[in-house]
Amino acid sequence: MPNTRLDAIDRRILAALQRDARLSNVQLAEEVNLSPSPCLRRVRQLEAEGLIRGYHAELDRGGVGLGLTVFVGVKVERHHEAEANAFREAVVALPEVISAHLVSGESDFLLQVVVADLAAYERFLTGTLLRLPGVSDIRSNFAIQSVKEHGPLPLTQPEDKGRSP
Amino acid sequence: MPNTRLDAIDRRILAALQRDARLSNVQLAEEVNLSPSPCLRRVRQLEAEGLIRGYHAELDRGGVGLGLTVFVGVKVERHHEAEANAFREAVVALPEVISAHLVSGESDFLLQVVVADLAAYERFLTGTLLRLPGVSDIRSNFAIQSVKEHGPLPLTQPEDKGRSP
DNA sequence: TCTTTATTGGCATCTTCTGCCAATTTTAGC
DNA sequence: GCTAAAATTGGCAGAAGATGCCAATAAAGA
Repeated sequence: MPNTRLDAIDRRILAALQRDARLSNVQLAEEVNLSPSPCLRRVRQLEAEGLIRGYHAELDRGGVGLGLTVFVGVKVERHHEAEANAFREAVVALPEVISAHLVSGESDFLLQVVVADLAAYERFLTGTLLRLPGVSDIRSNFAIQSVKEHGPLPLTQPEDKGRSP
Repeated sequence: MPNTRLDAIDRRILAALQRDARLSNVQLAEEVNLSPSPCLRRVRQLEAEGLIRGYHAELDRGGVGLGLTVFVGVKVERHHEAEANAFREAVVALPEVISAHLVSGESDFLLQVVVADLAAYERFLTGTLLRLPGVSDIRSNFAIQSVKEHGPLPLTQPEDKGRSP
């Protein structure tokens, strides 16, 4: 039930939690100009509605030994719808794949793969990815530099509603 | 100073916070088999070391009116190093671009762009992206379906150290 | 304008956070 | 294997935050 349309306060709550998910409810309430009670109620509602899907720590990839990010374009043999489904399910289960989308264009799927180094990627590619059902072509694009990561979703202007004294 | 190597407990802390950044310290401590004090100290240290880069709420894109995700491959005119830098900086400032990487392969940069719909993308493309410095070629791949999103980074086995009774 | 409904703010209680210290465990050297 | 030094842990106490409830306020509708 995607009912409620968001008001300015909801948007500011979402923006704040997107920036820092560990804000205390008191801080958050202050930031959106509300007292703690209704603020918490709104957060709970946003969670219940599914607008907030979760809260996650962002880790330093290099720091946890995952120095190599690869964007992988995959073509699957169409014609067999079943195989595309099998591919999807297989991909979801692979821990090295942190995101996967069905896309238009050259490739059918675009995966973001995270591994320790080139050797690990080679193992992943030949040992896992190439063996998935229906895979017909793979194009690997290595991330050389990260220009922007984890950018916040651009919520439409959580503009402060002016208030006259 | 990227000094400390992570032990099993640190990895479990990271894994837990990656899954749910709003765990209370008490819950987290319980999950990693530690009392709250040392647990909190480890979290603080991981933050200070930069291993934890932040905590973010994951929002439902459709729910906040951002129904279209596009992966955009961009070629920039090499030769002019300065222009590549200008492009990088411009891209960081664009709210529609939630991630950007310098990559090997066909394109020079791979951007992930989030907008409301096709009309908004058209505006973004012609009004913004095509006008950036040094851009020579753009390839847009539209996300048709999200197979996997926000997958956790695969931390090396936070395996429970067996304990005999 | 008068109802009816939804939302807010404050309060009381319970839980959690967080700094400090002694006790325990781990590490290093011999 | 044993001792000394260093690091880590667990518990405690005061401070801060979370959360359910209710009356008051604001918004919507008739």
